[in-house]
Amino acid sequence: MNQGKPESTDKPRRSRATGRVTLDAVAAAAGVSPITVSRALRGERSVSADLVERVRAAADQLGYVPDPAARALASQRSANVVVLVPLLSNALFVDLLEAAQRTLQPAGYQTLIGVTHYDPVEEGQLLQGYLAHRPAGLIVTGFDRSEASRQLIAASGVPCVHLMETTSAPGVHWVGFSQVDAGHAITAHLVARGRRRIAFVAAQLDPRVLQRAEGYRRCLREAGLYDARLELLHPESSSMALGASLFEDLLRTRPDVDAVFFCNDDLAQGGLLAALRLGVPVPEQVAVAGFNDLAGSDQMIPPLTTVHTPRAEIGVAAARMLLSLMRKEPVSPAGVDVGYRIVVRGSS
Amino acid sequence: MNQGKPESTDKPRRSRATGRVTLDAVAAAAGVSPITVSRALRGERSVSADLVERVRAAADQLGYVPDPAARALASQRSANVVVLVPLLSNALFVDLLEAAQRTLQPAGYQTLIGVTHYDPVEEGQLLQGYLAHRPAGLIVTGFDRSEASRQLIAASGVPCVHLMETTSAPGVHWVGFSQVDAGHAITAHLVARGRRRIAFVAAQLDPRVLQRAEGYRRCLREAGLYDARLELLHPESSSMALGASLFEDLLRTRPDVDAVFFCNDDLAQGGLLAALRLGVPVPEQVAVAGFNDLAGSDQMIPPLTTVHTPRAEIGVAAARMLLSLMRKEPVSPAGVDVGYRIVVRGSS
DNA sequence: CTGAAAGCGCTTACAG
DNA sequence: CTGAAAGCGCTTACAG
Repeated sequence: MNQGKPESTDKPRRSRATGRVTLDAVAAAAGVSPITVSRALRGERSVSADLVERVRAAADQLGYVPDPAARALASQRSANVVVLVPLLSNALFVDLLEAAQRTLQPAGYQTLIGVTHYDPVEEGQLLQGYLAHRPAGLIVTGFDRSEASRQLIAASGVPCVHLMETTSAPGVHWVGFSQVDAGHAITAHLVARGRRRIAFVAAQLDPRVLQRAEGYRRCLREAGLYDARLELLHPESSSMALGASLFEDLLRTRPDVDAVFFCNDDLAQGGLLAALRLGVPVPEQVAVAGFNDLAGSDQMIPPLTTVHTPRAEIGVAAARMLLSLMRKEPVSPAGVDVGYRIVVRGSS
Repeated sequence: MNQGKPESTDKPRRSRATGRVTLDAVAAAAGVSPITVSRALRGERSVSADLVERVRAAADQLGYVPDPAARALASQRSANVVVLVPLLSNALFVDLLEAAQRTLQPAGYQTLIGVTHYDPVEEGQLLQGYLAHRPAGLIVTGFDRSEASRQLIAASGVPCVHLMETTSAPGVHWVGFSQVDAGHAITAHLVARGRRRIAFVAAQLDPRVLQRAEGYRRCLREAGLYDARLELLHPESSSMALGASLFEDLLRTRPDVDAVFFCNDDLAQGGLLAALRLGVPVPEQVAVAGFNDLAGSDQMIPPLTTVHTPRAEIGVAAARMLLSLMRKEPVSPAGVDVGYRIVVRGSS
């Protein structure tokens, strides 16, 4: 048929065909209009059941996969949820991400992970870049960000849930717990154990660490035990090696210390190992407590007393809240306090 | 002007205006055609320098951010690079990701992270979903995947770099090292230390772990020391707690063991702590070696002998190779063996 | 070096 | 319940 003779009546083709299976191809195969395919596949209910089935069959047979770019452009929406965390090298945030992803994926959303490295400027750049993609939702860590970032989020109109902390600000959606209270509670546990010279050793010094410090201070002031010289705040990022070296510093300069609250478990683990190397008996001479209940804390010698933070629960609850917001369902209350749990082990 | 009287000659507006600053707005502001703006902003060299400057100024002033969806739809390309890793809960993969991201970001690419959980089916679904987004490039972990996944990648035509292992297959791009050789080398180190009853303790049992096992076997067979009863392979995922319990099992059932090669440092760390609890002297009674040189291994008591795997280097080199491939530059050789390094510490 | 037209593959109004 | 037309915001050919 028609070999050798190009159809001379054809207009010049300016084809940019991509080889992709399109909605139109499915429509042709199913014998309906493209629009009906679109509606059937998206599950709009205004399509009759038998047509839906016919369309589904045609789509499956052709191996049709909708083009996300075309969809986003036409609808001004996407199925992406952006999650911004400070670091991936802290297991805390990985747990948060995995939990959120496990909840969002079955609902048809894809998670885009952004890492801010605790840098407000980097966070702002990430937000600007990601918001251009018209995400359906946004999950961010904490409330501490630049005014520019705050305005970007507000102006975008993208629903946003905040992780890890609490707030009483109206109209803000969050899932977390009071870092101040948790810091207070673990300190109170040490006081209740009869400790009097309780040090606070911290690194990273991000907003949540400083909130824990605040809880520590309040508790010791209430008990009449506060001594500013027992605070060791180090700006470097947290690690076992740093915990060990800070613990050694502490014992050298404040030999009368009888307890240490490390702001994070990796520091505390390093501290416990340093104690073991130095022959400092824990908890007899010095009690040790950490924060977050990370992997390995239960394996330490002695096992580490710490604050268990329910990050899986936070990730799931935040994702669920975001799903409601994205569906424009009413969300009440706007904040969920999931609490925390003091885990007493051998180190205190 | 013209108040109160709607212009009756107007066609009915079917506006779907989005409020977004568009290329056309920039063009109008700069007094050029949209196409020129497009070219100027993308750095095509066929635009005169002064026009480029004029366009840049207009774009900056209006706060223009290109629409990624429109761009992807029109160009059939995106600035996304998809990276597929098995887990985020293993610091190894986090290091890989961070390194790749640090290299790709300055080049203008955005990293989309997919987590396969070591499941070929899940990997296939992720690939199908992500390839619909027309990523500019793809980075995957290892070579072990379903035939369907392999074909999806090949059919997509998207440049792809493989992480962590080596291959001699032609046309395949990779950055890694020989897991077999590394497993052989650390075992040989233990043999050279005079050990004769060397156990291999593994979890997760992913392809790379099995390759390390292969290296272990080869080495011991060459030395005439191989004993299948000294292999402890556990399918569960790797953790310090599991390492501790496997170490205890091993000492109970094979009391004559004089060295243990753990397939991963988290297991080895757990093993070392178990030895400490049991009062088993390391390395006097039992030498211990790990794999990967994870955080904390240098803090153990005694510090852990292990294989340092250069994941930052792998992430950077893979990203650079991918950048070349995406620019259609020739890449030769197609594979880069970055090697590994035996780190001898106190545990052996 | 610059531009007018067409097209990427969808969905949104608007009609019937 | 179904469809023809228009549009989302860019870039790709094709011209000059």
